[in-house]
Amino acid sequence: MLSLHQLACFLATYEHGSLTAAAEELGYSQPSVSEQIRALERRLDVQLFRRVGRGVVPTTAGDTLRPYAEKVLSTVQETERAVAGIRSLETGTIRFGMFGTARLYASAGLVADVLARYPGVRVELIGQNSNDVFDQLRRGRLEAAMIAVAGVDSEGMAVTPVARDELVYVSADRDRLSSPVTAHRLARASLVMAETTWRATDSARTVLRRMVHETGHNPQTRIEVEDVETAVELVGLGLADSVINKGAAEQLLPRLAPGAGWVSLRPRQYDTIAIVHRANATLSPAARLMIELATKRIQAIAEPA
Amino acid sequence: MLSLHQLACFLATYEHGSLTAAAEELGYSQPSVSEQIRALERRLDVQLFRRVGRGVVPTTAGDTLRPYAEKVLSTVQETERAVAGIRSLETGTIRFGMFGTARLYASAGLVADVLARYPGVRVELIGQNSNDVFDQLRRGRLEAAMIAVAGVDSEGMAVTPVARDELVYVSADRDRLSSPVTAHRLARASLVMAETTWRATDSARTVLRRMVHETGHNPQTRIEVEDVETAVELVGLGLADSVINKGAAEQLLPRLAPGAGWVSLRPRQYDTIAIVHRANATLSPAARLMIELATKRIQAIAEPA
DNA sequence: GCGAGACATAGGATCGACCTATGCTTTCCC
DNA sequence: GGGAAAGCATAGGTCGATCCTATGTCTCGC
Repeated sequence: MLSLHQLACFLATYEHGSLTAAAEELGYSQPSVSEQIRALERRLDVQLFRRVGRGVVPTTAGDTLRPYAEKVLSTVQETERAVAGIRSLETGTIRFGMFGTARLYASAGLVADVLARYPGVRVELIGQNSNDVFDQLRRGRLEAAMIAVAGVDSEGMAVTPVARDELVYVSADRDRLSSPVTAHRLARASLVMAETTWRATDSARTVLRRMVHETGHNPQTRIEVEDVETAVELVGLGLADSVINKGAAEQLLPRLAPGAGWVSLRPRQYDTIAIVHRANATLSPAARLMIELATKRIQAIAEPA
Repeated sequence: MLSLHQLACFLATYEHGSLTAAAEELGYSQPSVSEQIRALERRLDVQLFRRVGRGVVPTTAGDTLRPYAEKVLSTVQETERAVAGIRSLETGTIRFGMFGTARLYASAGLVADVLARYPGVRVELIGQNSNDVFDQLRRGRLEAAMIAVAGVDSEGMAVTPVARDELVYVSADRDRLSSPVTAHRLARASLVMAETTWRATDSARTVLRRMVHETGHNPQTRIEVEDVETAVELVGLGLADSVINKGAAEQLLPRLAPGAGWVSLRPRQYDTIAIVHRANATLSPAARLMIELATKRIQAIAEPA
């Protein structure tokens, strides 16, 4: 393989017209540079310099090589600069997983925070659905994420709780909101549940199942939808009630279900919002930055864990 | 110094998402590739891959590096192709020295010959003045040249005669052309001499001096000009006579001095046209090509040496 | 012709690249 | 869950490339 060192020696020699001067510039001995040039000539199977009494003179091949060698070396420098930039977060892409209420609460503001600090970066918030986030975390494609979880043991994942988010009962029927909803009432309710809080995080699901089990019933939902927005709309239409995160209720009810309201459960139930990443992984500066900013954002809205 | 090998290992690993697969593709062992990647990471002070259970996954830094690494390697390939091209004379520049009558006789046709055989090359025929050609030869900037010379010993230069070119007396006065010009008549003539044949090659000068010396006179010229064309024009105007190469006379007289003619000297005198290059130098294919073609051209016009 | 300058060569020391063998972690499958 | 398989990391050793100093050889200038 052709080496960059050889090209550097070649260029120095070309510019000085002398092996000795090139060696001095590069901080090597004259025979070393001589050897590199010869190796390059052997590698390219062409003579680059004519050895003329005092000094060396480039051949036509040398003249031809020069601009290419310069381009290669400048591209290498460009490469190093680009990577140095990413190291200091001046450029490149930061990817962060964010799913569930966390996304609902903090996504836009979080991106704004990052861009305010590092105007050059590109930000990707991954979170189309929870399977996606977990899968990418597991495969290592995603370094860290902030999601709502049930417990703290997630098969090889390190889970760091940062906030808790109350689960509330939402309904278009004001009568049902007059007092906190107990497990008994929950078991008899006609519910629409969104994947967001139901399947995905396992958090709300576990919480609800526990509550309902205590009444001797099995948890059942009347309707299941993908996103919490749809669920809220259905609640607004009076087709069912639902259990969603309090933050989501505050955000979405006025907009999507103006007639509906919410009330706490009894006893109060909480989702856990946590930072998740592979256990025994050292996080990159970008990931640490995102964790710091996302935590701040979330705790400004939800109660700390 | 960052190495191309490291970049190649990086790219193979990136594409396969696996060190083992990359090693297989590159024909190395897995630990070797692993070491190269680690060296690259250390060199750039950034982590390029996350080691995740089965295989490796590029980090943001890895994603950033990839297009740059590709560019570097493709530039290197481009470099190698360019140099390979010059080696087989498909491209690049061929420089060849050519001065005096050789230039006058053969330049355009010689360029045509080269281009017919290698349409991609660029041709430079160096020969503004003789000092230039000799200087560039001596300094090694020019590999070889075809010029008119006096002898065969030119301080470190290898001289290979290829043809001889008669020197003739040119005049606008038909009376002076009725018989060959002897040394006596030459000594008494009013001459215009061009640098081309006078100072430069030392050939015509030596020849003439020898002839004139035999008469007891010193060689003297009435007019000295830079180029042979001007000398011929002056002859055409009847201001002086001249001694130039026969080939030049045949080419230039009809065009520049329609009324003038030429006659041989007595005894006939000859310039030597020769290939000149540094002694003990191995010539490049390009130079050998030029020598071959130029020799053919010259010998088609002048008598072989 | 002789000394200075510059490239080539020779020989030895050092460093890096590569390999094989093996250990450790993760994943997959029963 | 446990064992096999896959994949990366580590260890130790060999070999070649790189680099140095010392010296030879050629060219140039006085």
